[in-house]
Amino acid sequence: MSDSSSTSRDVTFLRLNSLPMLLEREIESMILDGRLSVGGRVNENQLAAAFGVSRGPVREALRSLEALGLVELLPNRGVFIRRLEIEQVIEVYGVRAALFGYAGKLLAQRGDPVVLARLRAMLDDMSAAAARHDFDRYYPLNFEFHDYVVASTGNSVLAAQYRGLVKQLRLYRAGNLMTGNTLELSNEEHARMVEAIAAGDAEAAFRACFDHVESGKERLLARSPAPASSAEPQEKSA
Amino acid sequence: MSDSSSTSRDVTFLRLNSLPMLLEREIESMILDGRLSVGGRVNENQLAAAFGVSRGPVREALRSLEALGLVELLPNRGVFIRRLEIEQVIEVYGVRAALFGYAGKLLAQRGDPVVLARLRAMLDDMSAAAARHDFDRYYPLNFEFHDYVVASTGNSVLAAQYRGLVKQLRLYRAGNLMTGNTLELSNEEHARMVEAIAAGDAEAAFRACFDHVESGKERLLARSPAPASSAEPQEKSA
DNA sequence: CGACATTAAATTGTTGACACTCTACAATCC
DNA sequence: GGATTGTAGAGTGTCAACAATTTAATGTCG
Repeated sequence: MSDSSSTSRDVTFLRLNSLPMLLEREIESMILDGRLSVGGRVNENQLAAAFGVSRGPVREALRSLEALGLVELLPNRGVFIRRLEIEQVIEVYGVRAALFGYAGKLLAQRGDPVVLARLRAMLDDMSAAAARHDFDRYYPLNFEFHDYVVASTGNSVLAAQYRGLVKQLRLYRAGNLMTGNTLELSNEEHARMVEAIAAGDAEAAFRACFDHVESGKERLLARSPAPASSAEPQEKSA
Repeated sequence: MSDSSSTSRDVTFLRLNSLPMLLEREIESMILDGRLSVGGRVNENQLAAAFGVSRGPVREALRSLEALGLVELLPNRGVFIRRLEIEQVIEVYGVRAALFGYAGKLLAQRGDPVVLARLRAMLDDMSAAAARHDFDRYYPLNFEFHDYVVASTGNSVLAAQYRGLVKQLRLYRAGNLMTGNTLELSNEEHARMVEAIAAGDAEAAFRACFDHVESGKERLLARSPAPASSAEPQEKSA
């Protein structure tokens, strides 16, 4: 069998992409992009028709997304895009802080100069964007910075858990945006993190990383309404 | 409306138990009990026949279990009970330590006397079992103790993540057992944890809880073979 | 005898159809 | 008129059959 043919490419493609997996990723991005509105209901028939497949694979994809905490399955009622209430956001932020702090600790203990150089480069980019109050540039850099911290620890479980939590946080009404000088404040915390990691001070790195996420939570809470007590997912249409 | 009828119970039962959810829980316990051997392959037809249902609901249940990290789905090849290699066990232990440390920190900060009393009671029970070297009694108490720590923080996300990791750890050949005086050593660490929580010392509580899990990892590594480099799931039959 | 191609069996992937449940609207009764 | 009951529609739950792929077995050639 000649493996250099286009068939080989298709095979490797299919090895990582079964139909339900593809649908899972596509629906996930539809949720994260806001194309499926939070709290709204998902229609299996519609979704299947839109992708040109039957309902079976769609249902499997939705089961995966349920386990990831992105949708909610109510028997005989349907699938709802999960809505995070402020109380749950607080819980997620706490766990995220614990994981991020652990990541900082690991990096400080390892002291990999390559990782450190990369972190400093990213920090410089963010500083430049922060100085210009260029939020549109800062935001993706900030995201990339955090993701690199957890990814470069080499602990794939840690990275996976962290990423899952970040995804869930987007289910809280889209207003996770920074305003005013929070941009600079945030970046000063980044600097402290990198500093502690560079110094190989595991304790300080943990605290800097942990506190950074906690500060983010505080900034979010500061401009959020008081915690309500409603918890039921609501039936509003997409 | 009178909700006290027996119908009401059935309704609430069905609200939380669709067929795929029931299957998911059943298959999960089959895995954790060892009735489905780690590394083995799962046959959809067999499983569906055993439960007297069709393959659809079974496949949905397996998708959920994949997201929980209990099985592995290889397109066109089948479903395999996930096998954890020692490297992954180490990673999971690390994350578990971070979460457990965070739980201890939260409990110390809260300082709930009811929780504290419960912890002390459990600690006493474990001490008694440890003194008698009664492992069969100690093991479930130990499990319950840890679970209560994360559950009583009130952070449901934290508890869910922690429990997921504990489940995954059972996918490493069943030898998570304690031997010799590790029982007493372990319980001394429990005492330190409770002490720090009682003192309201968040820092010390974090360290005690974190170190306790790390110690568990060390105890496990001490009697494990050297890390191999094979990672592929193997095809062994159930 | 071993390696390779071929064929058959077993298993997964996907579909369309049917049964059941829930929701919304209309008709009926008090 | 308001509440209740009945009924049609929409949508989910489950299944059995068919298609596609992989795996095992068989036969063939060097």
